[in-house]
Amino acid sequence: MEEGKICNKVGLIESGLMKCVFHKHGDEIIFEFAFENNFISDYYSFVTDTPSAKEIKCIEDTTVYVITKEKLKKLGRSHPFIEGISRQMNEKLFLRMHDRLKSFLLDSASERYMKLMSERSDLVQRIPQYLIASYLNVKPETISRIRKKNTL
Amino acid sequence: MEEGKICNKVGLIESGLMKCVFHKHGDEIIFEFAFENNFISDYYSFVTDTPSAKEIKCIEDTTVYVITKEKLKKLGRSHPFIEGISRQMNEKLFLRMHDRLKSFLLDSASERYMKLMSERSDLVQRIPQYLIASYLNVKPETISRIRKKNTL
DNA sequence: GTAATTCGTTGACCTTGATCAATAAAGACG
DNA sequence: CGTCTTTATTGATCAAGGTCAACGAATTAC
Repeated sequence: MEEGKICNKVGLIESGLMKCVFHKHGDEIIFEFAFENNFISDYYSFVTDTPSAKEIKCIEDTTVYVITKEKLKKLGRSHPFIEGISRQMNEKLFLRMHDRLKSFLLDSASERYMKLMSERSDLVQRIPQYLIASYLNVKPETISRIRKKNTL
Repeated sequence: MEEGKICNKVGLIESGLMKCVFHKHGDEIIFEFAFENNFISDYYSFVTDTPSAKEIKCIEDTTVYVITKEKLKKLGRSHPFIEGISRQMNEKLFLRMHDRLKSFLLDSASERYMKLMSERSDLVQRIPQYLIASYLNVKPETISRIRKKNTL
């Protein structure tokens, strides 16, 4: 998935790890991570049919099954349970975005990091710190300092 | 709607203006505003059946039609179009939250304010500045200074 | 093995926006 | 009208986190 194109696909990750990023000046800002058994897409572009502001890339070697919007719709007609899955997916997406927004509204950098550590330690284990930093919208140096403070 | 209770209602605002807020220390942090023809709820609590972290209050005198989750479900069974409305509502909610999150990830305080001015000038007209400030997650003094800079 | 990347840590300094306090404006109400 | 209250502005100072640069540690390349 490239920036500027309309996203008309959804991927289901079989194995590996992907990131979905914005660009700001030259840098990548992580919008989200996705790994095994997660769906990946620019759902915003998918829904609105507007050009994507994001890019989707692999962090590890990854196997993804991709389906287009059209095919998904067709499939939905013959297999109604697909509808349910997609509604569920939306809901999960909503909840995750909500938590993230809430954390930006209410928490400091170090609180955000601590919460991520406790709630998504799987991610923190697996992903380099500078990407975690980007996800929390802070600089790698800041994460480093937070870690230092909290182990002394 | 009070903090700590499970939100099992949705309101449709006929007239007036409401706010949905988090609490941080003693202060209110605006999660969202809603006015005429908008739905208002703590959709997070509604979906997850967990106690709400938010409170919903009036800013102006307001008339709201409220329906419970149960009644809504029943109604959904007899009037299938209700399902469609609710899906549409979710989608709108998702898009708005996405834009807001994106703005926190990519924009400075003053960029957030400028965008709000241009994209939701209706709100900015109608709502006192200190509430706008809270919505943008900055202090009223900061808004004041942004305004000053941009009119000189 | 050593060189070359890449990622993480540390320090010195800078910028953005917060905090605190004092006015000034604008509404509400007798 | 003047008083009381709420909101907005301004200035002085502070703190969180960013920036830049140096250095280490770990990984890969040769």
